Amino acid sequence: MRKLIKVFKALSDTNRLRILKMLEIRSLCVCEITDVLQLATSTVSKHLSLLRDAELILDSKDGKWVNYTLNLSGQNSYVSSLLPLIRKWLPDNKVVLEDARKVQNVDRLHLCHG
Amino acid sequence: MRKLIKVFKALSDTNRLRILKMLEIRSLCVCEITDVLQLATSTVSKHLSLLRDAELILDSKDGKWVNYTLNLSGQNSYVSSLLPLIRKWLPDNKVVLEDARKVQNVDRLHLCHG
DNA sequence: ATTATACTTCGTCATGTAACGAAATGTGAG
DNA sequence: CTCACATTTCGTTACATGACGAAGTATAAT
Repeated sequence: MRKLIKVFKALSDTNRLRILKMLEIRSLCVCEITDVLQLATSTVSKHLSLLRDAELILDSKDGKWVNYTLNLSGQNSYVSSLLPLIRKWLPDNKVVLEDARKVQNVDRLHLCHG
Repeated sequence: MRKLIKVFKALSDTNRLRILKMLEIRSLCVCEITDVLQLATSTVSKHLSLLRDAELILDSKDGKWVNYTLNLSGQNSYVSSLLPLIRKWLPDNKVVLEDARKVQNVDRLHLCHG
């Protein structure tokens, strides 16, 4: 039960849902997500670690960056069932659409070094 | 987005999940649920109003009792997708199984008047 | 009407959560 | 090695949540 509740808790936050919807487009590093959400880096990092704990996302190091992706591995059956639903949901949400637009234009090199 | 988060928040609690799993068996009144969960009546009532707000359950008066049932009406698409998943989940969970056993033996007349 | 029962609402307390900035960690570049 | 940058962890603060008992509301029984 704990494992399931951990997943639902992770999904119970606007910013974390926004992150998941962004990751539907492509994998992103922390600074890119931070730029879109306009939150403190530490706050975004916390959200990501919560999503990772729930096994909704996976992380992988890429030089000094950490890439986050949706966990489509099938390791967690709750996640395997829920991510496809979430992908279908909120297609017309203004915030989600605007985030998607920003994700298209975000470039970690310009972002973080600029 | 708010509506979806309200559903996920409602699902993010052990006692509320237990209530949903109990309601998969049959509709129940507050005193029956209270007896199974062993919580204060006011606490159970609060959980139920949260689940109702999220449209996961429906209530209907029956004399001095209030019956709660799963919302299988299809009014809320999030709920329509999630309730079937939850029904499949936690089939072997000890707490859920024990709750189910109690639900079989609970009788509101003996319970509340006794 | 009065009492009892089922439930809800209110006030309170303890705990959990989201936010931030500062400090710590890890990695690549010079 | 030292510096810059990306990210995480820590400490703090404000607010949300879950628990309870007491008080309030509604309905049935007497």
